Amino acid sequence: MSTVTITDVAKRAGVSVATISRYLSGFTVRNSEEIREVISELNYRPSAAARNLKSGRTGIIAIIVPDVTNPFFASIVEGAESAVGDDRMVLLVNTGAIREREEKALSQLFGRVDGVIMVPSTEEQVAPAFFSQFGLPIVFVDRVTSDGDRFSSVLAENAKGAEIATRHLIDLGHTAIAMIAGPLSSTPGKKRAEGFYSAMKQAQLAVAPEYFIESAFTVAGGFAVMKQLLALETPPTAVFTANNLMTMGALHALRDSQISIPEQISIIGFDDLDCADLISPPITVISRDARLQGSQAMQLMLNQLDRASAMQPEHSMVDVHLVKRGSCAPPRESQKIRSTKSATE
Amino acid sequence: MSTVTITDVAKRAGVSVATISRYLSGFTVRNSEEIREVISELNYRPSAAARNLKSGRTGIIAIIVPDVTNPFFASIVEGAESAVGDDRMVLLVNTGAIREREEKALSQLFGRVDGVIMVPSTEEQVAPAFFSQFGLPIVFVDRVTSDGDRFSSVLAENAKGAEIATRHLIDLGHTAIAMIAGPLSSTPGKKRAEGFYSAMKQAQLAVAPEYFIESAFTVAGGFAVMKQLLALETPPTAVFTANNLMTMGALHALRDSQISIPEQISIIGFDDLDCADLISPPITVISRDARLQGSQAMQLMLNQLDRASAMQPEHSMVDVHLVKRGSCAPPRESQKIRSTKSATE
DNA sequence: AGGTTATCTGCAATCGATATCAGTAATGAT
DNA sequence: ATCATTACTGATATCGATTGCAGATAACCT
Repeated sequence: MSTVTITDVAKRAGVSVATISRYLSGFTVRNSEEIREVISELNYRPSAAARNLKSGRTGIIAIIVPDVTNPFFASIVEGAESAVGDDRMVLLVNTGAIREREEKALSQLFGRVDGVIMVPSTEEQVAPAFFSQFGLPIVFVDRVTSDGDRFSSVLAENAKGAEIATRHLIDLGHTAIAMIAGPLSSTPGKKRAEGFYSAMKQAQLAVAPEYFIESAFTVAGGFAVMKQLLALETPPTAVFTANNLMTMGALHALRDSQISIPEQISIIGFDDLDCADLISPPITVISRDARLQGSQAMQLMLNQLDRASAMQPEHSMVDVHLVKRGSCAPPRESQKIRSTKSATE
Repeated sequence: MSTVTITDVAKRAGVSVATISRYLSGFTVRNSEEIREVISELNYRPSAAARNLKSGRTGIIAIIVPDVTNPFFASIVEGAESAVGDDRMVLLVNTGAIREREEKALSQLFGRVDGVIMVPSTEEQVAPAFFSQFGLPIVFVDRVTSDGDRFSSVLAENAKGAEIATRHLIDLGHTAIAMIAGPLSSTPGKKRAEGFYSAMKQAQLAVAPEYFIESAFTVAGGFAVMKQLLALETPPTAVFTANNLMTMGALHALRDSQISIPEQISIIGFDDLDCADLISPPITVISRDARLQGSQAMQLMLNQLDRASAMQPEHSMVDVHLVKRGSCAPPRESQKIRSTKSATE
């Protein structure tokens, strides 16, 4: 039984509980040697609950993500974990991108944690008022809510990344470029779409409505949209996918339809795939350091916790860069899918 | 300010704290309507710390994994998360497979959580005595410690899986089969090696010492060992890799050395890769349901928590199965790597 | 009406550790 | 020897919610 309390230790050591408490807090006490022995003898461990109650702090920081099995979110978690320090711990909540679980988590978390690092599913997910009343420090990662300015955040250069990706395709000579976009209700979904349109506009290229399709940030979403694009009368010669899962889905669709990359279609994705260079051809992507994003978020959190309580929110950005591999090539007449199709028909 | 206590609510509602407490616990109280209003008006939330102190329960279950960015562990976490229920939460601790962090986590966890689900890095990692004294329910996943029988566990059919994999290669006609093994100090590392040897013995095939190489369960480990195998005078015609990360590493090595699969070498891995069928050729693997493993672990934990305190440990196994894809083929004379090598020399 | 339940209420002790405060012993200064 | 200072120590209130106990009110029965 591990119901040993500080009182038991005090009794056994023949001193008062106050002395034991002081010993535990690092003060010099007279018979510290004996106390140490009694503690290990009884296998005493201070009750975290009691400490929490007195101090008002729990030493736990929560991180809320939509889906840990997405390598990208796993990296954020890992990054946050790595920066948390010695005297705090990380509590993970996986919401499955379900709104009600997100809200429930938040309310259950209150009082159990000192702060919350959150990767919201969508911008409207949780009522903004909720956050204002929350009373605990919050740091947003990768996405913000509507009144996001009032809280610290660590975002990625989403628009810039999408621009770079799109320009890369344009520079190769593509004009029939499609985007498999993520939900425009989420920060990265919106920003990446903006970057895409911006690059197209700069190149004075029009975006046909059927070349911009919004879907969920999932493998299934990417698969469905790519199938849809391939079914068009004139499919695009190049596709930009809005996140890693969608890229996977799109690749599955291409394999399924036996379209060869990059001969028949070029593809570039946002966010790296951990197997990107094992695929034939290796997939060209826009990459960024998700782990860094996580650790920066934790750093911002620790700043808020350790510095003065009333602090200006800080905003941080992580950079993105193009990783050229083998999935993008210039378009050629012979690679137009339509001609291929009519040839086989 | 969210320092609203039950006393504040009581004062404002004109009743005693006991009444508020009873209202919160679902008892019928006279003016429940007014209390409800006061609570939402003051935005009162009961202090978790105080509740923990009284009840001795925290409503938090910890899960300790070596590395969340490994999709396999991420799935376990996700599975556990999905089974935790409405009135408990999951606290994640990522140890990076570092022994001291593992022990520290365990001791810090005491008092903050009601139970621990653990995926130990190695069998010797944490002193067995430590667990016995721990005083909290523990469920081991995928690995056990030396005196593991005393605690509940959810293992996979490791030996069986390895046997199936090896037999698959043997059935195709391979005799020069190598294993890229994981640490024999870990349960899966050991069991999978046993399965490999068992299948080879049944087929009356000898295992040359240079065809069985132990390494870390990492991409780098798989890469290094595969390189080592390729450098042999007579490289194997087929290789069995002990986990997903090693498979990735081995594939990198093969690509790097421009060895074609399965023409020059067959490869089969333990644990699926999420991109296994995007790689050319798709990789044949032994697969199992990691998510299920996680949810079963949680179920065992909940059993221990909700049923009588003194309970027999339960042991559960998840099955494995062969997923045939394209990375294994019969050996042919022309595919011996040695001949290829000498031909190019 | 008087007595008996049934139902609700408030008081106060409690969970385990911390921190304030006053008190004691030892040391030093004069 | 007296007083001031230092260095610990113990008793106790406290954090915020829960709960056993006794008291109060209302409802019910004969």
